[in-house]
Amino acid sequence: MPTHDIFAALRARVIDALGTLLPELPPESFARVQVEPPRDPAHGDMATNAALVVGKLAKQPPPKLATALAERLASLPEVESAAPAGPGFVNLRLREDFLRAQLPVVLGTGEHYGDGSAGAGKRIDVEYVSANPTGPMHVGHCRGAVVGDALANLLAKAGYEVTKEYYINDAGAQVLALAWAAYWRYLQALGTSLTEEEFAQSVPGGLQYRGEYLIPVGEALRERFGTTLAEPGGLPAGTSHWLETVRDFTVARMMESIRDDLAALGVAQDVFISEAQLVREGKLEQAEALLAAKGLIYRGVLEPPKGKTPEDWEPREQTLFRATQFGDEVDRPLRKSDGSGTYFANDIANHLHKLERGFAELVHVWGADHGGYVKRMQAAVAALSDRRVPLDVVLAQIVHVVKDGQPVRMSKRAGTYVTLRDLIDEVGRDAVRFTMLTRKADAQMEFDLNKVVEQSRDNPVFYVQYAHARCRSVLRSDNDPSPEVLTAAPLDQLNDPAELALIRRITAWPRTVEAAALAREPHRIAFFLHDLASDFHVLWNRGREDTTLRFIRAEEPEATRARLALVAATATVIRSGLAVMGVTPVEEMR
RNA sequence: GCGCCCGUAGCUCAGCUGGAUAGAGCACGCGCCUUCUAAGCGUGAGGCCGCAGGUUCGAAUCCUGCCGGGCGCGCCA
Repeated sequence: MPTHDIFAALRARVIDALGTLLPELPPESFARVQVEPPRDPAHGDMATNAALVVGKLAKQPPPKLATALAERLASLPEVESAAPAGPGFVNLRLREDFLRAQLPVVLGTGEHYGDGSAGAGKRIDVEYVSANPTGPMHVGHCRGAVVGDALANLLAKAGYEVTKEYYINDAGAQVLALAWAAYWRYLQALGTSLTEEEFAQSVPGGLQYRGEYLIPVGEALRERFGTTLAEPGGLPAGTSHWLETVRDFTVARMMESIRDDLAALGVAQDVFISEAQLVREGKLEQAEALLAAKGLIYRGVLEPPKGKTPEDWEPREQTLFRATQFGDEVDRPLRKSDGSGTYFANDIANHLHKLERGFAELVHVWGADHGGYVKRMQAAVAALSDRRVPLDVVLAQIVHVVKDGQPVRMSKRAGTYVTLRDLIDEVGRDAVRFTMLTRKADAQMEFDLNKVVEQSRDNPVFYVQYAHARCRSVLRSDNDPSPEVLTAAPLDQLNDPAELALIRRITAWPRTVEAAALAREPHRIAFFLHDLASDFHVLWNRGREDTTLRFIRAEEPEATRARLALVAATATVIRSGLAVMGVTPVEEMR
């Protein structure tokens, strides 16, 4: 597929020119050459650092080389003018014809405009959400879900072959505690005479997960199993009679509810991997054996954590992984003192499973509270893959929900617990998704329930949707001309600075997609769309003061067609961007 | 105490993996908005990019050390 990225196209031109000017240099000396928009638009449409980065190799002062390069570039068909500038930049001003000629490309490509090849078809696994199946999803999970989903879409658009994955933590002590809690609700459904406190005393580690969401699970257990899991009178039976059954039943129910919540958010992962199943299949032992064969496992005693030694700390011999050989600070334990695997060990098994499925790159979206865990996981993946497969971790920071200027508490106690479903019901799925992407993932974020539904300029959701709705409104009022008709429009009618600014913004879409994908930063899409919407609104507003700039002018059918082409291209790019974010474009504001 | 993330306009945040004179929105000042496309528009002011060194043609960006905030810190997930 040919690139639609005009920056990449011009970069190729620059490198051609360099090759002619400096035939003695090998092509790889041009690797650091960049062609990008200058900060100051007064410098033109594009600037290249070519003379600066190859000046030393070429043994030429950059300004001199820049002059020679500019001379060559000036004669390109795409280029209006080229001039050396500053310490050795070459500024390029593109021909307006060339810029306008991108509009038919957009119209012909549709929402696939911006698709790129940076991923080169590489298989990449994006794991996100991965909430414990111990309760309904709450807003804390929501950001990771949206960021991960948008990132996966973004990587697909940039040319990766993407798998969206959910890792179910269904093997640890947490799901046993969940089983106990569900069992209590089951006993209640049977009409037990025990009080909650009496029952709690028989629960190892105490009764957790007391939220009401398990009541229906207790009912369902009674419907399914009758009284067979309890002693007469609704009294608890020995764990061998029910624990595994209740655990599996409850986890399945929780996962159903999580999938429903995710669906309401527009998230549907391709694969769900069960930790318990990996353990049953012996993945943990396989991973351990693999690492042992590489000489990366030993029995040893760790130093106590410096400064803040836990009360009960005592030296113990453990099975350790040589994480320090791969950039971690300390070696990490694989097995607890009772010989069972640590969470880390199970996660190594999970990653072995990923590697076995042949992914070239791995990405995780985690909550920021897992930040301390990144290095050891990267070390493990490096060890398992002999450093061939990179693992990128995107950390999603806390979201503070605010309503009417007051923080909405995230306490797990009933009543103040904001579920994902509550949030979606309150402001809508699209607003949730868009807003979650209006900050860099690793920055803390305030989610203002009032602002997100506000119809004003300072609500980016509204601002972008409004631009699309305006585009659609204009196109509808001219009977939705087809791309073919618009492509044939006399585009040289587009020469107002605001029109050209909008065209320039549109042409930056492919490089925005690529840069955002490589940086694993889906929020950049939201910012791009905001800028694009802004350029469009500016043009629209100009038509208020100067009626000759309106899109539809009965007395100027040719100009009208050209402007409709621009409007249609704008709408196309907005849709292309919203698709990455998983947000539905609207036809009109209601 | 150690590690990770963060520190940019009064506020909320961008800054395109090292580029030229650091940007946007809100708030603030000024001017516009009977009518056409106003769930507003235009314009102005606002900065020691936490501090101090270093790397180089060039640093908000990379390195080191401090200061400040968040998160984490053997047998939790």
